[in-house]
Amino acid sequence: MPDHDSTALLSRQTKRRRVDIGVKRTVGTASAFFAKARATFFSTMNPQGSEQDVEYSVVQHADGEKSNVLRKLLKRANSYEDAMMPFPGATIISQLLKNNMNKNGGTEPSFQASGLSSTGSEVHQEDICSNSSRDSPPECLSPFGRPTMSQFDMDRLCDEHLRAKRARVENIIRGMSHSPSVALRGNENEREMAPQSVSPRESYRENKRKQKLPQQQQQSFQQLVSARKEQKREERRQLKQQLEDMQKQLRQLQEKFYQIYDSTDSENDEDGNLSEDSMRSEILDARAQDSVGRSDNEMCELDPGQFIDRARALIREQEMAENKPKREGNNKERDHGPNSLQPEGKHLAETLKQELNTAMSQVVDTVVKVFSAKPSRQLPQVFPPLQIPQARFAVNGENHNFHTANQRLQCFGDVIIPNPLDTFGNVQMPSSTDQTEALPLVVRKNSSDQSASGPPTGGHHQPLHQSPLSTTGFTTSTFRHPFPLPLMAYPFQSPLGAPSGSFSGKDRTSPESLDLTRETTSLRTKMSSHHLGHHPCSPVHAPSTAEGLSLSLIKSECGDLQDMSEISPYSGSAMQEGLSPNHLKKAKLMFFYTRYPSSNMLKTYFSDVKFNRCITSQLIKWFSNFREFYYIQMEKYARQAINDGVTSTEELSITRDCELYRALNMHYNKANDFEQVPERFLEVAQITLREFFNAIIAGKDVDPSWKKAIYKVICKLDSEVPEIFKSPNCLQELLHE
DNA sequence: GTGCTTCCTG
DNA sequence: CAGGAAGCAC
Repeated sequence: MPDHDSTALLSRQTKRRRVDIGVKRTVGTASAFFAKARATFFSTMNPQGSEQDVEYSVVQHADGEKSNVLRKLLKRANSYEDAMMPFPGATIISQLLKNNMNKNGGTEPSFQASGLSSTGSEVHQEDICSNSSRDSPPECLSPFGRPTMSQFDMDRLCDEHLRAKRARVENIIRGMSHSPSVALRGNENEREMAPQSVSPRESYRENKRKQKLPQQQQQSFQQLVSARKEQKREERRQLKQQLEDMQKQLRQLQEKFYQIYDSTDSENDEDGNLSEDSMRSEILDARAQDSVGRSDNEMCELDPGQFIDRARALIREQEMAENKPKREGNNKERDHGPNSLQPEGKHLAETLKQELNTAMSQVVDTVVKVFSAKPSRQLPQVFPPLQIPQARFAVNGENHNFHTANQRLQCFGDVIIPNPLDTFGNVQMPSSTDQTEALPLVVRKNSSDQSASGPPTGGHHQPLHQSPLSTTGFTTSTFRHPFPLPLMAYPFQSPLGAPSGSFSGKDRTSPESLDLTRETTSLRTKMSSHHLGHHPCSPVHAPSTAEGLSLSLIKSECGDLQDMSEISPYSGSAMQEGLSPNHLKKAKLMFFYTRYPSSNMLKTYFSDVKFNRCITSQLIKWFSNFREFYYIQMEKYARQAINDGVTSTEELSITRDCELYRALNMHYNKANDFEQVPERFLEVAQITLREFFNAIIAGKDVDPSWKKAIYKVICKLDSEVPEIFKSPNCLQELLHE
């Protein structure tokens, strides 16, 4: 036995000493990482804007000349949108809120009151009708008022009111015609129209007359009318909001698109001395003029389909341009000046792609939902200006490019797309809502929230039909597990006895074996890879074989009350309740990039998993195990090198064909089907190896906590995990490329 | 207490 | 790979 191998034994014999001191991943490590990434992204998107500015709205940094440029660029959009532009300080959300409040606090209450009283409110109603021309100008001036729409609204509402009023008057006259004084009253009625002043007697009569009216009839009639109007108004308001939001999203996309377009342009032809802003302004100006100069059919904005196509083409170009330098330079060069744009650019491109997909799919989904829910609504009559965008979206709703877009929603990571639709409870986003909610950590940066708030989904929409075997994560299976799936987070590990009855797998040939873990896990791996390959989107079939086994092996301590409370009978979201072998595979691949992922990071990257305490610790445990293996290998090879007579760290290098690397790759990338093991990993491994080597050479290994210093070094060497790992389907994309 | 980490064991 | 123990930080 070589001398250095004895230390392990020694350390086992001696009292265990803690070496995790100082290695602890403070929250800052991870959060700083994310903050950096965010900052990187945002600074790319908006060089002079603050992070917050961009975070909430891409549109709203339209201050100064930029806003003018943007306005020009987007003035093809509907006019009322422009009215919202001059408020750079306000976010979209707040604008919408204000808008809503304005409407609610402004005209609405008076309308609502109309059905309640027959006297005062009637006067009020009349005021509104007759004064509509007086009222509308301030509303036109109001930045939130959307003058065009308000004018339309008011006109139409006045129409309705006038009709109602006429009917009411007719009703009154009809009612009075039965009274003996009908002629006199009629004359008085005519005289009232005259501009002469109304005498107290007449006003008294009018009052009296009103009181004489059959109140019930009038009230019910009024209530009916006003209720229907209320309803219509509400629907109109909702639709208006939806349309606004969609247009806003589109505008955001356009803006980002032009930024990218712009940056690629300037990368190509500017020499760097020009002011970027002036360049941008000119380009945007020219572009705006260009688009304005086009035919009206080229219209208000790019057709969404074209828009996406052009964006994709640009992104492809950009990626191709980036790929060459990216070969030799790794992300390590992020810190160095000239190359610093490349990883950011890639990041940007990735994010933009995802954003485009998601935002467009949201828009399409919303419109489709609106139209399918209210197929008979005659929207065009109500909102002529908005008819065109809607029709275009509806057409593009057939675009198959968007089918997978929702699946990518979770890839957003640290990019927060304000979803104005979520601001209004009455508008529910289809399917994507759940996924958005499933990403609370993106929004809530307070790490303490994660445990307290636990289920960010608020305990609803927990899918019971998702199996850990399902790697697509977004199947639409109608199958429901008979047992709560959180308990399957620890499948096969608890020898609670033989599977009960029908759940005993047929191919379980050795039930006496208590160590089911490896066997079944590998079995599940095979199964899921089979699913992966052939039925990527098919629902998980019957809980047979290994999966069925897992149902019977319940880890009771995971089913504590808190976790159980998260279980909801509702299905429909795409969150998995357990970690699948593919998650393990993904985690191993992620280890090539990060050795010390924070739990928040894990939640971000395993966004298709519904996290609870068990899941989190399991994932953390995985990485702990990975590290353990990693460090063991390092120590082993360091000692081996020392025994082999290596005296200088210079002789220690790690290449892709060295033994150590092969061992590591075999562990984390068993099938070797991930061909993009980053160069950075080799560097980190080499650093680690040399650290171990030096420490052993220096005799530090006599100290039981000698590894602590090494851990401290290595934990700082994590690199950014590619965005693609955030995708629940990243394995397909990574391994089949 | 809880979360995270390492160490040890199976 | 997971369970458990132990230590540390918050």
